Amino acid sequence: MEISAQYSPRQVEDKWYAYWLDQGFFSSKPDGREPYCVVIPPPNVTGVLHMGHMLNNTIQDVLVRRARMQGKNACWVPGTDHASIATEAKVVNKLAQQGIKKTDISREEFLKHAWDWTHEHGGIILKQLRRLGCSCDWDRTAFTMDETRSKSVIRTFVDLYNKGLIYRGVRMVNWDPQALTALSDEEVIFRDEHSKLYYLRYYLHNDDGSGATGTEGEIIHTDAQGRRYAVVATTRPETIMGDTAMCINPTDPKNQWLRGKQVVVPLVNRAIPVIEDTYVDIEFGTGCLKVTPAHDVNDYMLGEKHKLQSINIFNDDATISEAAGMYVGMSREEVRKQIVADLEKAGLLEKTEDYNNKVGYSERTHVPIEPKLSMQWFLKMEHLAEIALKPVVDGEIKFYPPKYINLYRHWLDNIKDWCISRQLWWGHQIPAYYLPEGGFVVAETPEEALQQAIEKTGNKQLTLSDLRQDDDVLDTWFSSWLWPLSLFNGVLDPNNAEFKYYYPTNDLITAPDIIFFWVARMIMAGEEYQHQVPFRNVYFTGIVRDKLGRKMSKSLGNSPDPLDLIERYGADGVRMGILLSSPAGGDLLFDEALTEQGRNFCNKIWNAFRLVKSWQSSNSIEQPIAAQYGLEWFGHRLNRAIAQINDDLDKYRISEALMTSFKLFRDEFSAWLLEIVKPAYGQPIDAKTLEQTLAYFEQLLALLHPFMPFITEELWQQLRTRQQGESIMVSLMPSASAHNEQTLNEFELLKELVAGIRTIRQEKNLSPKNQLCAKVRDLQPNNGFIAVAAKLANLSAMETTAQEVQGAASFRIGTAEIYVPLEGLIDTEQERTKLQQELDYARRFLDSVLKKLGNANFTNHAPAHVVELERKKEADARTKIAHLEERLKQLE
RNA sequence: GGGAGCUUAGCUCAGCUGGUUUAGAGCAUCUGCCUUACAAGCAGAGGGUCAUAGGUUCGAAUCCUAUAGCUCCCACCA
Repeated sequence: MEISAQYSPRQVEDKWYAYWLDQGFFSSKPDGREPYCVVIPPPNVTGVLHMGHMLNNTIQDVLVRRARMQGKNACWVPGTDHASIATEAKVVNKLAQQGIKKTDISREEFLKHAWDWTHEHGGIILKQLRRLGCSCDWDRTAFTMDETRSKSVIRTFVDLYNKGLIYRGVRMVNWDPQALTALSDEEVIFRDEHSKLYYLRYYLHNDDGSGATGTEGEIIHTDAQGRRYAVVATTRPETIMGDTAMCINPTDPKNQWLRGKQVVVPLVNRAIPVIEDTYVDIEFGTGCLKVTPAHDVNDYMLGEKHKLQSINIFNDDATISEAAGMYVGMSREEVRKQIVADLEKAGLLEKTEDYNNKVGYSERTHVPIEPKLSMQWFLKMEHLAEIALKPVVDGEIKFYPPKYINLYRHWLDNIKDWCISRQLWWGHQIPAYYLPEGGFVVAETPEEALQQAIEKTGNKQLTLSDLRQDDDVLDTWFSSWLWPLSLFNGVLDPNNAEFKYYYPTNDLITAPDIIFFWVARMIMAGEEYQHQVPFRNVYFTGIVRDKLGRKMSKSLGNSPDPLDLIERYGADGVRMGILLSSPAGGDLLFDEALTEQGRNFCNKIWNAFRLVKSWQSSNSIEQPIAAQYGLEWFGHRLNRAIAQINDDLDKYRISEALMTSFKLFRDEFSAWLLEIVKPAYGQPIDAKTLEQTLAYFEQLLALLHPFMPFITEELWQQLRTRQQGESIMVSLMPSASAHNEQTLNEFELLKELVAGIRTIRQEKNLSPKNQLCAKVRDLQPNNGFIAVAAKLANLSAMETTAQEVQGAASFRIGTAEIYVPLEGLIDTEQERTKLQQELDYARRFLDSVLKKLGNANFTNHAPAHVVELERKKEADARTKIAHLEERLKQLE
């Protein structure tokens, strides 16, 4: 049957993925083999595949497939994350489209909608991962809100509470006015913003003229009527309704006259005290700071210290509240504009300056966060940070690249308590139950809570309906941090066999932007509950950018659709494209051209297969000496490459490993070996050569399989007769045996020789069909060498010569000189120029070597082998120069 | 404001504890080729004072110092 000249991935991919599933090759059960376990960074349950996932999961699949082929019991556990805030936002939007407000329905109704949404859109991303070829154990698919994971979360919460690590309290937190929930510090992203610094007039209250001492350095502002005022610089004039003090630095000479005074908040006309605190930076602005304890973290701190009143001028959605007394109901942004205009009109705006500052935005909803005082649950981090630092610093967990160790340490050293409560419904509801008479109990179930409540209050009449469970849910990461533990049910049943077998897992592949959110916290949980790391190695991928280095984003429209790419280039092509553009740890500048390269490589493999498959085997032909020589060489070459690939993969240098495999197949196997063993057109091939070639092909496919699972399976299946149930993915990866450098070096010479003759053909415009003759000097080619050269360069003969050959084109390889007699075709002038150039180069080279050798410091200090090497360079250069000079003389 | 990292060919990057013929790869470019597996291909070629300035050393892309530029992370100066 005719095989197409082009590889068509689609049917091949579907066929083999189904086969793998059917054969249960992805599934893993504990057995006597060494386990190799990876847990997927769970994507958002309702998310769709983007380029970041493609990169991340391709790398995981490469590692997992390789481990499996090394005979390990490989287990890659997939799953999804309930993504509390993101999913809730999506459900709220969807309801809004139906005219339903979240506030109009009950929690139960809302959760029903959310589950419907999850079931409808959930898991799409996992299906997409199958298209990519991911060899996950799908039977183990987990969800951060399924029963086991939920119970694990609740049990952990209760345990930490009982250990005194979880507490509840009123704190200044990051408030997301869009999602209407508190956020952790990690969920706030600071962005540079070009804004303005507004200088406002705060008039002295009941100015009786006292205090103006006229001390040196004092700066007293007075208006046209002689009224004195202080000037306060602020970026947020809309918060003046919440001002409850003005603060100066007691050591600030400029503002001594304000000590003990009261000032009037502009527009608001409320008198506030001037307080003193060294916190205020004398150099900044005017040295006068307005204090709004309800809306700024620092002001809150000042407010606590100086026992100031706190006025919350914002509603939860960041519109102005009744408490502000003015502008009620307006948004933050509107008020800013309005109040600036009003201040200006009232003559209370001294001046405005351009100013760059950082504004915190919600990572999820992208709206500016508002510091807000509220009652929240917190997890104490001091102890957890301590236990999480050690394994990374000690190298029990290795980071790739290692620069992240510093980052990790720095974060843990400066860690603050983790705000774990969210004012959302979609998530794990906090297992705290409030008692009718105040206070609360924390328990895994309502029944246990009731029991505790009765014990605590002594009131035996209490019933379940008297208890009110906390409305809040837990931060999504409070479930993710248990992932490696909870996937094998290690939280609820830490002694179960699976958990004991698979935990700790081996490699974690993740993006660096969640090192704190996730990686650090998993280490904490692992150490706290198992006194054991959750994984041994963490590989941080880069961020996927476009080829111009811009982040991929919806608004830029520069992010390709992964499934569309797979459709156009095949899964293997896309995998290769992604891996090639992904140096370890660096950002990935994705260029579709590399995906094209991947597709082209698939085609290359495909066609190599077509060639080999077309050969008719014959037992009656003797193995040609060229084939024998070529096959022997390739064996060494292959072994060296295997060693290289293994080394690269062991160091997580995945793109290098792929590049080595790529070059091995294309350059060494296809361009050299296949050309050497290829029989003449229509002629059969000797059985021995064919068998050995097939064996090499098979090994190459195995090496490539982790990177390109589909095409390698397809060809592996066709290469030889296979039994049902066999697969390359469960075959053994070839291991490296020793290779002989001598053989490899000799072959490199051969390559140069062949290339040199090809170049001469090109220069002289000689058809490859014309046979040439080569004479070699200072080279002792063996029969195999000669046979291969004759075949690939189409030589009638290769003879050794002790001297100069006239009327020949020539080139040099090392000290050897090769002549191709071309009577009448030699352009003497051109030849002379070329030789002269080579000679100049060689002389310059010799000079540099001689300079080195002439330096007594060098010969005395450098190690013997280095000096020896220089002497060899010298000798070689001299030989070469002698040859060139001789040759030039001949041409004269 | 603090910390980390980067700067090598047009682009993206290797170059490990300083010495392997005066720096390598892939892509891109250029030149030949529709040569009987592959034009999604083959055979070749060009292209770099290793950011800059000093220093250490017999010897520096590699180690040290400074400068410039870029990137990332952290941080409560309004």
